[in-house]
Amino acid sequence: MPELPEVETVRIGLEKDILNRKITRVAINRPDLRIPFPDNLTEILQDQTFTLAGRRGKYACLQFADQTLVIHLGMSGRVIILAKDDDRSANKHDHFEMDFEDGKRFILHDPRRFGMVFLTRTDALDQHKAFAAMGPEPLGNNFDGLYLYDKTRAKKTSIKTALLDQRLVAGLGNIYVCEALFMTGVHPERKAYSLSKTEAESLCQNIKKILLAAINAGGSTLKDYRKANGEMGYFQFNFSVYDKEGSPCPDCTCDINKTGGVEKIVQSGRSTYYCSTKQK
DNA sequence: CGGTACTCCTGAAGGC
DNA sequence: TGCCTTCAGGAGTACC
Repeated sequence: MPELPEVETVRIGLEKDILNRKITRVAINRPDLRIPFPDNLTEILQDQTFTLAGRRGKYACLQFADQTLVIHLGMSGRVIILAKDDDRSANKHDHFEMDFEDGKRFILHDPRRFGMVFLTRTDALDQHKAFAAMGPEPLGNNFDGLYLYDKTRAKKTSIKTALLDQRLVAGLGNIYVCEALFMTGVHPERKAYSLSKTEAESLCQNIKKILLAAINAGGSTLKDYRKANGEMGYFQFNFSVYDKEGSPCPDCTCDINKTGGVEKIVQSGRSTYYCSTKQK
């Protein structure tokens, strides 16, 4: 579920709802997700206060004292914030909870348990193995057409697979890679090194555009997320090709009666959706 | 080193 | 209805 826009929306929600309030209770309901919860996490967090909510790639980073609590949502992770008087019956996939002094409750809910939670000293965050080799933020100034062009010169893998590699650029997942390639008119099976300078520039701009649009869509959902059972991570974002096999693709000249609409293939074990008329 | 296949886990959806 | 198979938005590891 969560790619960069989803995690960014979660970050914004955490910033608004749990910063600068003392943690009054912590519950760890099972020993591990993808990896074990940190030793003594309950004791470490008790009575602490988060002072900054950051994000790096698909990781949300909550600073307290001289440490950072890092949360990755995996495929099925969700953050739920309950208001003081919200009710929620016990759920077997609520693995990690924190209560705050104003009565709010943070819940990490993750049925597939591909998510992870770890701690690191804040001043050593960038050296942590999750981040040490991570590529630039796609919305930052270090990610531009020239960077993408340079980095793909020696890549023999497909452009689709290359963009999913977090070492090339951080935070992109299957959905937004499919959408960005469609928007740019680049076929997902093209070798990464075959991108022209112009295509790299265009692809880079479209990645930024689509991520910002998705964050904005998440943001508008966020405004009333409390009504929706307090869950963050749902997005009303209109995909052009993702999960649209057989549908007509928007703003395309192709004739669906001839092409059969959006096509689906598998690359590196992941589904890719595209239009072979628009994407060359 | 680069690239691919496999793996963790549960739940939803579709076929029969 | 129910049983079975397939697939899912991630990413670390093993192996060529």
